[in-house]
Amino acid sequence: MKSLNRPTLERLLLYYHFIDHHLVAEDGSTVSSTRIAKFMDLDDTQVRKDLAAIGLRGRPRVGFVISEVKSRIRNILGFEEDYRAVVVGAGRLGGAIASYSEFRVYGLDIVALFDNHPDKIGRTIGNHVVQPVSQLQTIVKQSKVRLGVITVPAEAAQDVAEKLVQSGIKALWNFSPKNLVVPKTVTVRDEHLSVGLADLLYHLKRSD
Amino acid sequence: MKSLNRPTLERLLLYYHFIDHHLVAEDGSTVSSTRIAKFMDLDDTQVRKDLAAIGLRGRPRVGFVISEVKSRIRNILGFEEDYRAVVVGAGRLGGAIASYSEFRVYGLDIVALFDNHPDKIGRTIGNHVVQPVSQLQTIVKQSKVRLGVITVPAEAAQDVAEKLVQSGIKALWNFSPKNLVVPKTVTVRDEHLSVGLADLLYHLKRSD
DNA sequence: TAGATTGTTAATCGATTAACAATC
DNA sequence: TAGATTGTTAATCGATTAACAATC
Repeated sequence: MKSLNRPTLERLLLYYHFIDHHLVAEDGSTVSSTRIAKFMDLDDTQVRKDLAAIGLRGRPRVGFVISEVKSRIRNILGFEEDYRAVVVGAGRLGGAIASYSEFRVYGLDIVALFDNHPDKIGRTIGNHVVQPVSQLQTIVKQSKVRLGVITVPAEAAQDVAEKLVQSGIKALWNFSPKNLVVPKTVTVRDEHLSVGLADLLYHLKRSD
Repeated sequence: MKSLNRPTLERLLLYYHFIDHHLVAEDGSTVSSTRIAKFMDLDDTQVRKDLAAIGLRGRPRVGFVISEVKSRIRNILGFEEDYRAVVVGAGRLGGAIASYSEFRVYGLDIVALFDNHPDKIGRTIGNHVVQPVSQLQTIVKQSKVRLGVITVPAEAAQDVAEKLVQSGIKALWNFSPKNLVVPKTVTVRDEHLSVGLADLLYHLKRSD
């Protein structure tokens, strides 16, 4: 199976959400590619191609077994593994992410929340006691943390990224509006909210 | 000028960020498409095409005037207009967005923050006093609010969306993991953090 | 001038859609 | 059986890249 590009990955997740929210997976019940496609406003061939790409086979006149589709997508996207993560930056956004229980569904296990501000250290947010950044490296190594979530202000982001990389972290989820410089072996996902906002404003400007 | 698709829009914003963070716009100084492309890891023709698409002309041997590029992108993306917005849902995420001053740069003016929980109403978050959702329609109409940001839990999202649409709002920025059903005249941008997370986990799973 | 960089046309590439025989 | 739905091949479409003459 060749590696999936981002659009395919995105679509797979959206299929999963559709199935999870709108369909019942019991008793070998099925769903057709046409139905998924219609809900998603996609071509049905697209859906079949995506499902074929992750090794799923449907049956003519019947469609795809819902439970198989669900578990295969979970498996491909890696939801069944356990991913330990730390959140650095205990502001509102960091707090929101650290206490967002929905992410558990995807296998995310946030083991610690860090900040450097004396007012924040020791406070409890969600289930986490905020710890000083000086503890970061120890905890990351100890708990074999693989993912670092960066929710500090832009000016602190690069420094935090370097600390995380030095501790052996392999992936960064970056919420700061800053381009991080890291070794090629580290995967970075930039979550620039401004992209979404710009998109919205562009359409708004033209919709009047 | 034909309307720009999302990738073009995204790239324009990233060019803007690059220029804004790394270059000086004074004295008619210039930047070449090659330089932008290199930083972005793109083809230089791509950059020239994007800039041409928004009416910018460069000069051979010289490049593009930085200040022109900046102001033209701001103009195209609509950053120079004023977009009044309300945030519904005063949890950690809603609070983060309502108090995130960076968005002002894009022309976003958050005029009110709503919640329905008695504990939250009346509290101050950022510069906003949390108001009850019952006030929503009045304030939206009064202040000619055009954008609604939804940061309530999934089960409340559709209801909030409907209230916003009824008040005359034209665009929704949806942070809840819920598919909103709204009239076609309303632009919806879904900010599903799970897409970013899934992408990251997919790569993490395969990087060991 | 020489050469860096543009703007544009043509070629390539990949992703999406259409067509349709196979199947249950 | 008839017909809905699949899987796959071929056609289309659009976006990206290459090539290169024009230009300052």
